Amino acid sequence: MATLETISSIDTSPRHPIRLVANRTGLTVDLIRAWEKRYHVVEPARSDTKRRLYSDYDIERLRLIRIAKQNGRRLVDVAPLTLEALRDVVSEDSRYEVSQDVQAEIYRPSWTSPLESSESADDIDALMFSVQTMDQHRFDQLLQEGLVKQSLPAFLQTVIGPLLAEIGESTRLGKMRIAHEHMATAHLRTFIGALRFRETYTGNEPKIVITTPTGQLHELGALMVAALVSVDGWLPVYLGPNTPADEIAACAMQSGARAVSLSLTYPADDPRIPTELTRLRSQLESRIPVFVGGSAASHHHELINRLGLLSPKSLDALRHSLNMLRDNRFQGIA
Amino acid sequence: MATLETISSIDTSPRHPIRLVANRTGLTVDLIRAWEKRYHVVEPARSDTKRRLYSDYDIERLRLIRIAKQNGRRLVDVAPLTLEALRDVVSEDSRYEVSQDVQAEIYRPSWTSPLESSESADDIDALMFSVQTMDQHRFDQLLQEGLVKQSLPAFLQTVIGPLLAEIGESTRLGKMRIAHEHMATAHLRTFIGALRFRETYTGNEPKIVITTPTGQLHELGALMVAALVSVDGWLPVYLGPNTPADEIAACAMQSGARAVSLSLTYPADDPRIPTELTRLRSQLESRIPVFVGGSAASHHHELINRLGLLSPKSLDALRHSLNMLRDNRFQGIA
DNA sequence: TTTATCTGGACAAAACTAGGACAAACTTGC
DNA sequence: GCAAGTTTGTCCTAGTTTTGTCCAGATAAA
Repeated sequence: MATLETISSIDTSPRHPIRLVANRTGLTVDLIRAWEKRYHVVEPARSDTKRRLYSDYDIERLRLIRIAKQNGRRLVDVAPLTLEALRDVVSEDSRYEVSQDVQAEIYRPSWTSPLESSESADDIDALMFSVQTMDQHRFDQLLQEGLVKQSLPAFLQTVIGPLLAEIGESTRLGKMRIAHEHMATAHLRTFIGALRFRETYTGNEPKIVITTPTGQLHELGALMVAALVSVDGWLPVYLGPNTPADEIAACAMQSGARAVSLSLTYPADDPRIPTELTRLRSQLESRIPVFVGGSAASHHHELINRLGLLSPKSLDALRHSLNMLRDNRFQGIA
Repeated sequence: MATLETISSIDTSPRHPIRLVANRTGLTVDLIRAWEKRYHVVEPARSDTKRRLYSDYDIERLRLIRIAKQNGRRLVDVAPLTLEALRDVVSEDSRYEVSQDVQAEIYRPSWTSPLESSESADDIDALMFSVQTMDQHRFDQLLQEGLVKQSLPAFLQTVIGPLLAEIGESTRLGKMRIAHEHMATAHLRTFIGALRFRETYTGNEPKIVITTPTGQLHELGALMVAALVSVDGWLPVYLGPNTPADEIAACAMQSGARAVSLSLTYPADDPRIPTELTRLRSQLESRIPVFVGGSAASHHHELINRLGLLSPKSLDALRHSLNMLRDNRFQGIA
């Protein structure tokens, strides 16, 4: 029954030395060996001179085990799991790891920045510094490292979200030049855009149209949603920013999408928003839910309710609703 | 069209003494010899008196092997790889990328000649079709395949450029929905944005600020330039679209850029363009050339000449000028 | 003549391996 | 709540492999 294995087509040929594995996973060389000694977490092949040689498969397992550990799992429990089982464990944890602190959270712009663990705060400081010094290389490096340290959803919520908020704030207060903001935004656009291609698609994922309505030029929130939902087995049909309602509806129709997600950030009170949202809702089959998020969504609370649109409180809530919808257990918003 | 060929190829003629190779790669002379002795990392040609003579190709390989080593690779593993394979390895490592596609069979050196125009036309048709059917997967696949078939500069000029033009035209004529255009643009934004990370950086590349001025919201042209110049050993400081002149100047200053490149597309006759260009030129040190390209550049011919800006006729001409500038042989536009 | 490069070999630093020790953090049992 | 046990990250030693540097004597170039 090799079919199941084939789905995760990760290379199992042994070729990477231990140092490279340490670099990629963020673990120390000592630790990788210790794990092998104690729990046979990975049993790498050996070169003719007994050097360990790891495969891509091994690396991915180690990376996931690291994340699982960070989420509080014990090594004994996760060590024997296959890659697929590990993915499940990590993906499940990622739904709770962030939301724990959400209760302690008072009003924050809708899906921007929930958790602020000290470690993430350090990461964000480092990122901000690299922006201010225009050190693009460091910026990318930090983003990659951050992604290694946690699961994608957690990373988006603890690092990218707060980072965006802080960049916006700093620029508004004049602590940072517009040029810095532009550079960071352009980089993040590329980085987040590439995230969803990390996932593997089978071709029968339900589709979701993701965009921002006319007048809303900031696309990073929408792009984050695209990356996020691809983790949960959706295929995002991403349209970029500033899409007219008619087009959104037509696209949803043509692609056979099961849902639509819009992001509202700036300007918060654009007069076109009510028109566009109304238009969209009326042109779209009623069985297709429309999610509205972003920091400016709260400005249109009334309207959203009246039209029967859905406005999840957080990225987590959105994921939850979409999971329900995907599994045909959707009743309305959580 | 052989012009493109000449610029993008890597010279394999042996001519550089070992000292120069050491300087360019950052390796010591002894080390280069030791590598040759032990692993035949490079087997340079010899002069009639047995002096080693290295080609540009050799130098590039050594440079990449040095980086691969830094990433934790063992010399035994990387020594026998071709330049292309090395590029893949290095770019994979530096991005911690999980390689999804195993198409390593079809090696093509990056200086392969561009495709016959008929073949590119077929590619573009296929791409257009995938856009119209909203088949994102196929779209990405075709882009990826197109890139394998030719060098990056050739790909940008024979596929991406014409594709953008055709998408714009089709939308304008109503043959295609705005939603289709949006989807394609969003995808291309991610795709082209990621291209420049295929290149590897040593940290001493000259920098070039790339953006579009205030009012110019289309960024794909600028992004293509960023990907293009990174091939030739420049480090693009990419600021995204719509950057005020003051900010461009400040950014060039802070980053110590050697050049600035602007892209003008739409609207072609925006009244802010003259103001912005004038402002930029006056705030920027005169030793920093400003290149202006894009389909709308010709509308401002007068102005560009008056301000002493440079407007290369093609992407090739831009590359040529930048190569000159990089090697301190710059006299003006070709 | 002086400087740069060549070959071949020697040597030392760095990295890896195996096995074990140790302390901090966490569990379990009382 | 405390003591005893377990888990886990880090460090140490000693032996091996890999890798970087240096040297000596010879030859070529400046």
